[in-house]
Amino acid sequence: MKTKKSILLVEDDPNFGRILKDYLTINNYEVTLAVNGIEGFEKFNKSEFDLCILDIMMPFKDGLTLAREIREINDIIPLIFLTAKNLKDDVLKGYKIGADDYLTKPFDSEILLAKIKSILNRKPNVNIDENDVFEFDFGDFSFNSKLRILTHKLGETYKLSPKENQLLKMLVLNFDDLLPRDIALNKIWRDANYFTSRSMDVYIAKLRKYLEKDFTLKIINVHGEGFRLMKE
Amino acid sequence: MKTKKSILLVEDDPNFGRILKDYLTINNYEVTLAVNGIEGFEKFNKSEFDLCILDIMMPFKDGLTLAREIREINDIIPLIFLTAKNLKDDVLKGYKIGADDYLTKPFDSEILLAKIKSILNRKPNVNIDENDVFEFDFGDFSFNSKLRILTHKLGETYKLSPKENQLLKMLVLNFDDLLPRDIALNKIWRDANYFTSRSMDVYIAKLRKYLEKDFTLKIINVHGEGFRLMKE
DNA sequence: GTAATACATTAACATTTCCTTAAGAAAGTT
DNA sequence: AACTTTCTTAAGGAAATGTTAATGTATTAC
Repeated sequence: MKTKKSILLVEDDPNFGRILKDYLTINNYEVTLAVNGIEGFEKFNKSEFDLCILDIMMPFKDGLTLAREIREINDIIPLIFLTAKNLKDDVLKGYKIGADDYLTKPFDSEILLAKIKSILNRKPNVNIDENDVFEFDFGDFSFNSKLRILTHKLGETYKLSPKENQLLKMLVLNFDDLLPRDIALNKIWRDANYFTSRSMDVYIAKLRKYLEKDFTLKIINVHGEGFRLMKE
Repeated sequence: MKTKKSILLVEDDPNFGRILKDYLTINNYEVTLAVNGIEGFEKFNKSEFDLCILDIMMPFKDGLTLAREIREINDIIPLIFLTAKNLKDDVLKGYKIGADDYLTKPFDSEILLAKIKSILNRKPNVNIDENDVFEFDFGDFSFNSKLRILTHKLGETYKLSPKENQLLKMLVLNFDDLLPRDIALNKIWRDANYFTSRSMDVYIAKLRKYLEKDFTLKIINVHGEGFRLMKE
């Protein structure tokens, strides 16, 4: 469960791309911009999105090809196509791949926004595998990542912040195993750099503080690699 | 093998309506044609459909009004609007009511067909008829969402306003679990933005005031996610 | 036709939660 | 020793929420 819905926008025209990105950002979406199909596919694989907006006409790899690749991996994420001209063929191909909608440029931004809302609202929680599991037991704790609460068997219940929650969830899913820094950073912070890394350290410290109620649990650092949640 | 998908087509132009009906019939849909909003609503109530295609400009009762009435009864059936002109306002209103898509006349029939397929293939509609249930007991309260009354065992009976009522119902249906803000906003307010969100907060405050007669009941906020009605 | 009522939205201000950044210490690596 | 990475606490600001009051608007009562 995330606060903002995230959108992958793949658009080769840098001016138009930026304007559209800004417009969607103002309207409370988290937008990742890619300038061609290749970059689009890389970014798609790097983190998780709720919706993709793909320009069809693009150099190197066009939007339809990209859509096919995305559909091979994920057959539920909604796709919206942008077509420069009213190319009926492209539109029909798009639907065949499994598009949810298309818009012909130039289009009205308010209508795009309405479409996005309509599409995202109709599928409230499609990401089944992720939202299915949210109850974990480890050590003396039980952890509900949906309600964002961490309960100690004897004592208190802690309310976790979104970041604490996501990080703990990833640690628990990799219990006793290494959680690579980059992986966590790209998934939770959507970027891996010096600052996000420092921020992650802060959150590791916070989690350690919660977990210290059970002496046997430890979050150990693997220098240069990541963290590992383990018992004993 | 499943039966044919059925479509309710509401279109006042008899020529166009017949042509479109025939075209869809050829393409293996079962089509019911209504010539205005009033007849459309009657037919909608008479049998079950998988999809509605509504012309907006119609005498007696226009498509938007009809859509609102349909949405009151059934908030999952997909709606497609037909607009004679490119009336942006109508399109936006349509989306606000909960349209799935729109087409501006004249439109390409193949594209309409592609849209219909796209919408119907999306997901099997699980029609949970939660309208059957309207009596709830929780804590020291009994709550009738049909009569919009909330009764405390010992003391008073409160009359709830429509919004209070809907919100409390959603909280109760998700008792002890998270009611995501977005879900509630999109269902009750039909839009999720800053203002509707603030409005929802006001209603949460009102409900808390009612519920405080039972100390053990709480509406907890999950920051950035939503609310949770819980006991103890 | 005007007043009263009910309801919803918006405003205003207080409070809480959250995240990032900074900064200095500690630990690990070469 | 020099350098990099990690640990931890704290401060500051942005965003979300809590709450009450004011405003707007439609319906009902008289």
